[in-house]
Amino acid sequence: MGLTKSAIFTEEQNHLARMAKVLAHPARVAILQYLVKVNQCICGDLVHEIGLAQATISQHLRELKSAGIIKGNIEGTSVCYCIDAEVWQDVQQLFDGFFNINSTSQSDDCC
Amino acid sequence: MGLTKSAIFTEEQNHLARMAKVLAHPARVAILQYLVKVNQCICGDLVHEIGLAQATISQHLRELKSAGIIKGNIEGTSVCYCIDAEVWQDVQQLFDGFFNINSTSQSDDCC
DNA sequence: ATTGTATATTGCAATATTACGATTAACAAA
DNA sequence: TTTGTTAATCGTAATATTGCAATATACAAT
Repeated sequence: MGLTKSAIFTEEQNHLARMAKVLAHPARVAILQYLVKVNQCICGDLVHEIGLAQATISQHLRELKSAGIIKGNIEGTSVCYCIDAEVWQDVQQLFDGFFNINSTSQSDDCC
Repeated sequence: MGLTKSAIFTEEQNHLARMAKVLAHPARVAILQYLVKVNQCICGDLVHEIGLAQATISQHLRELKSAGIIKGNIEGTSVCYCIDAEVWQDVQQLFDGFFNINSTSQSDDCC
């Protein structure tokens, strides 16, 4: 096999897993942190900043874009990337909701 | 290639990515949600609840355990699993910190 | 000792991810 | 038009993940 059985899970579970997967690589975390810091940048900046090949950075940018968490505007010969603030907040709330489904008794002990 | 270059990233970036990877599968999300709800359970419960093979659930449990987010106590012939509340809170704060590194001007527009 | 229950591990096939060189495409400037 | 810059895409190799049947391990009960 080797193919996730999405059908047996809820929409919420699949969505959270999808967004977590976007954050599941340090390069994508680094890209997002840099974008938050500088507000906007082009692919070449990230190649410099992070130290991976241009093709690799471009691939990570595509994944971030396909998840909707960043946007890219064509600006002459370069592409200007920035965070999609609305999606960012949605994802933030998604994780926040997940971590705050505290059970009545938050016991630490098994059995 | 095909191997993440962890050395060029910060500890924080690697750690966040590692924790995100744990949440990057709906089965593991489902296991954690179930554990939070019922406080503790055994592997067989999850096989029933989720609908994946026993070997597959066991594998996901091992990943969750190796990340430290759950604990397993041997209880006779079965193993009782529960959330590690301390690690859970650490991970919660890790994500919270990541999503709250708001830049001064949270502009939505590129260039 | 044998049987049953519960879980971990092994081995394997299918698929996905990561990384990068090489190439392509789009545009700007000379 | 030619040259340079920027970024996307293609192709490929190395590695990782997912899922499960089969097997192994551990213990409880008969």
